Amino acid sequence: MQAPRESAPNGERPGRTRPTMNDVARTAGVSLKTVSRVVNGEQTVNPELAAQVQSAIAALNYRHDIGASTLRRSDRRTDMIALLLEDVSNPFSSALHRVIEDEARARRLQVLTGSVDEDPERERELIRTFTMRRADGVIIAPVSSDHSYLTAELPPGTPVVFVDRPGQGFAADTVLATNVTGAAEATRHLLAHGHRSIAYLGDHYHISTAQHRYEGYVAALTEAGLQADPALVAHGLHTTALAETAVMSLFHRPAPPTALFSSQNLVTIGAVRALRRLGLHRAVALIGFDDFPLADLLEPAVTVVAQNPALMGRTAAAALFRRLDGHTGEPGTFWIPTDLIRRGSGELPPSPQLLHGRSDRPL
Amino acid sequence: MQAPRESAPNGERPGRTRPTMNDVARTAGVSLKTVSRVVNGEQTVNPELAAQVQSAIAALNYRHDIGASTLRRSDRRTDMIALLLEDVSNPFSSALHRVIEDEARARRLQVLTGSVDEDPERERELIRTFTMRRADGVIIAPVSSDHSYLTAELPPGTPVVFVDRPGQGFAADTVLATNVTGAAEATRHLLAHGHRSIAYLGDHYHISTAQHRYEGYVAALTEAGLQADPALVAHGLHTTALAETAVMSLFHRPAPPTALFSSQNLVTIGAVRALRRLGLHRAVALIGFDDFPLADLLEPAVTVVAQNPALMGRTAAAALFRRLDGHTGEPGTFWIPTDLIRRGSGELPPSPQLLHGRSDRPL
DNA sequence: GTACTCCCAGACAACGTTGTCTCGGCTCTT
DNA sequence: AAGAGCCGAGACAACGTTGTCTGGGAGTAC
Repeated sequence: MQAPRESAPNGERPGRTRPTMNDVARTAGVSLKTVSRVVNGEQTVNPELAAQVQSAIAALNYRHDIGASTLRRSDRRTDMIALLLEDVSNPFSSALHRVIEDEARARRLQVLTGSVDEDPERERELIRTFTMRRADGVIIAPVSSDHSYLTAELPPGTPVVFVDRPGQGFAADTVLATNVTGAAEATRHLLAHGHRSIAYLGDHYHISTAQHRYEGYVAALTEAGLQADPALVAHGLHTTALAETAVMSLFHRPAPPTALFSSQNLVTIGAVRALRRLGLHRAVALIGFDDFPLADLLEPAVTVVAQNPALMGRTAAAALFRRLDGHTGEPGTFWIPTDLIRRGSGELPPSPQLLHGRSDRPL
Repeated sequence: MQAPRESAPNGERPGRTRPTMNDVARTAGVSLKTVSRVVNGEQTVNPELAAQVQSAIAALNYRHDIGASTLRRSDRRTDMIALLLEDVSNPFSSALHRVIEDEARARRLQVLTGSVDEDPERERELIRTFTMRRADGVIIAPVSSDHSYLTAELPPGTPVVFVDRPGQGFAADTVLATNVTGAAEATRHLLAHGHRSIAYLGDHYHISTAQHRYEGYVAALTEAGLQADPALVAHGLHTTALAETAVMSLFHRPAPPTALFSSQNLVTIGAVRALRRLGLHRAVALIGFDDFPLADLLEPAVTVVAQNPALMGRTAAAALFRRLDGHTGEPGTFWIPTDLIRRGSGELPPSPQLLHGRSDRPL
């Protein structure tokens, strides 16, 4: 009474391959093209035929093949966008990722992500891969210092958006945090609390965000009639461990600072660790650039210059989508404001103990 | 109303569309098929011709079209794998993501990710999208309670790996943390420090990991001749805020617990916040399931049952790749051990203050 | 010198889909 | 009643690539 389930479910076809529009057309008794019209939601199909097609689709469990469709379409859209991030597992990157995923989903776009790890070579590799997969557009948190290669690498007209850091040598919409202003505000905040000896702890100087945050720091000091003391400035701290040792050594030399400004997440955390080890976490003021989870639960809670990754991501997505929709105006820069969140560590006054020149082992 | 805005600026072919193998063939003076052979690294091409092809590729800046290639190849591989995660921006998920990205990169596979957000409907949608894009295989951190739909949704033979939680109704390799054992170990640890009144704080009970961790908790209590007190058990805490209020109310009733076991990250953090607000963070012992960044910098530092997302990810990737390589053995389950990390909060003794029945407002 | 083998390169078709064109039938108009 | 206009549906080709097959030249053995 029942047909055997195992032997070649539908007639002639060898059952191994998945059904195509042709199979659907045959089952529904219509032409291939009519199936295509139904699948693409064209309104010019007789409802009765459309219903036949729909039930054939259901019966055969047909799935549209986006790859084949893309190949044939005249606009060649893949409905995939590429997203190059520093590292998908780092909180800032993954916050961006999530927001962009959500925006993309609303437009039925798939996001292709890749981690770049501060390696310009990897940035180029990923761009190449994504080009071979014909991504419709690209959002890049750049690490390379020269993006002129994009001109050759991307098909002309491919929308590009830089986020977090500016690209160089390639004109594109750019979404940036107000790094200079935010860093200056943090430094001014420390100055306002009486600090005159403020250390700067930063990532590699060649990273533009680090550079801009340093600029803000210097600018605020200059406003106050001070100069950046080279002994209190450390660049190149790209891991927690490096930051930690840098801070340790700051306090093992004469005239240690009374406050720290750190230009990045990992650095801030390294600074916290070091201050803990030194027993100075309630004595030395600290402001970090970029917020991080649990900053409010540390003791003292860490004052930060918070970025707004959600807004950055939404803005970047919007800029990309506008281009995908045909906008061809001049590329612009979108500044996303930062926000100084006072939590305690940035409001500590200068420690008398440190001010009175106890230069040797403070522990 | 308005005339077409742009009259196609390029009348002739070259310029707008990107070069194809045909263009390369013409430039190099060889056949299309020879270009294909060179691009695919086949060794049967005369080196001289191959060199001509290579320089034509360079001259035209040719990029292989992976989509077209996939369509034509007999194995139909897209070299893309799908990864369904709870939320790409959550630390556990993004740690998995990163590891799997790295493993995939080594095999030149692209990872397609999507966030599921505890929504079974979204899980199905994503599976459907990834199928339409012909992903070669799928790694799923499942939320749905019934995966029998995968049988119809995925082409037969598509490798699937479940990670973090088991799938149901679909046989596939599965990578799980030792949830029961880990939770039991944590509970035993609290018992060993003298606690007899240990609260359980968990996510929705329908989530299998939550369920297993609860089982472990109950099992350890039973071993010690105790019973889980329903008044000390809270399920359904899926946000930090919910966890926080649950803990607050625990301590605003008679006979509060002297220790807390929380079954998940966000819950642990909510518990920390609540204990802080109550001023009980040095009085009530706490162990959380799943490690989180900065747990060691809180005061007291938080004892956790650490999972090993890196190993889980690598194991899942390896299982998937083995199937992609043709392995067809019975699906297996891979258990990834957890690790109790003693940091302080889990080693606090029962607080005499709480033991002596100060049942009213403890603040 | 012939016959056989081997191997490289090209011709051709096909993957699953959509753009274009055509055709037949219907409606509308006078 | 007949021509114009419209519209829905099918035939066909093509997107960029690779699998298969064929042809011809070089190499080898007799």
